[in-house]
Amino acid sequence: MPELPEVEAVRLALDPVLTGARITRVELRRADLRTPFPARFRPDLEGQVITGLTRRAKYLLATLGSGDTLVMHLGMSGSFRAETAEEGDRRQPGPHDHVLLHLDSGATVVFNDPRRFGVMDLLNPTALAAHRAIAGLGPEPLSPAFDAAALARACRGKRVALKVALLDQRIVAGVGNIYACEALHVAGLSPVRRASTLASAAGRPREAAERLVRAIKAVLTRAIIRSGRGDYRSDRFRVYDREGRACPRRGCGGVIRRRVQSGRSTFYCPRCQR
DNA sequence: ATTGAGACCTGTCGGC
DNA sequence: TGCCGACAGGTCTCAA
Repeated sequence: MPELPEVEAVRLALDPVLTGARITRVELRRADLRTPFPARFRPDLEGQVITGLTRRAKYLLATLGSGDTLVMHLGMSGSFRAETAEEGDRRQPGPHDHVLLHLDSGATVVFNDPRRFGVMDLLNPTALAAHRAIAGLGPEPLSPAFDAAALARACRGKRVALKVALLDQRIVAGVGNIYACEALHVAGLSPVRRASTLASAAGRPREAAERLVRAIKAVLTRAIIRSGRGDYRSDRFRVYDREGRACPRRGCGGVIRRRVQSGRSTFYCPRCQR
């Protein structure tokens, strides 16, 4: 479930539980997720006060009194839940409850991840700054820094398909497979056109870049609002997972198609996305 | 330097 | 009912 909007919803839900709390005990119910937990993970986490919870792209970052940062990524199937002390006493950890953070408030925050593509790591400021994936992230799509000029610049000369470029976290950070499809449909742009077509030869943004930036911001903003409300109706998408259905654009009359681009499903309307 | 393919895991769903 | 393949919202690594 987790692209930027879902991760932001998780952050909003966890922030009141985590920020200001002290971690009294850490339970690791296995030795690794996508990567092994570092040896210092548990000892250096226990006793720390969480001073804030922020999000960068699809990463959740909990800052600690020690100066370290607890880096969390949900991968494909990760989720968090917060339990009160009473709930925690009653309930046995489930099969994929891998990490339990017990807090001095009595609450417990549980990380569950069946596929274990998620990540939890503890980094000092130097290691955080040097983190390959995080340091290389492109602009936050909802920030003013992400505009048509920035997108066109990042796509300049890129021969990859536009949809594939949107999934490249160095170009724009936090967009995933669903919202890449959705934004391209809103913008009326074909997922298979070359990313470079967003920029003129001089690298200036074309009108398509303006439309795409507006579409990305609109799609993500709406999704954050919906995620916050816990709105997961199956018809919440315009094209994603809707192969064979009618294109929702008024007057289009096209049919949604599915194709595979670099191993991921793309859903789009061949009629109104050019 | 880019780019595609495969790998990492488990669960679910549809078809036979 | 049961088995089997295809597929899933993400990244990483490796070879061309």
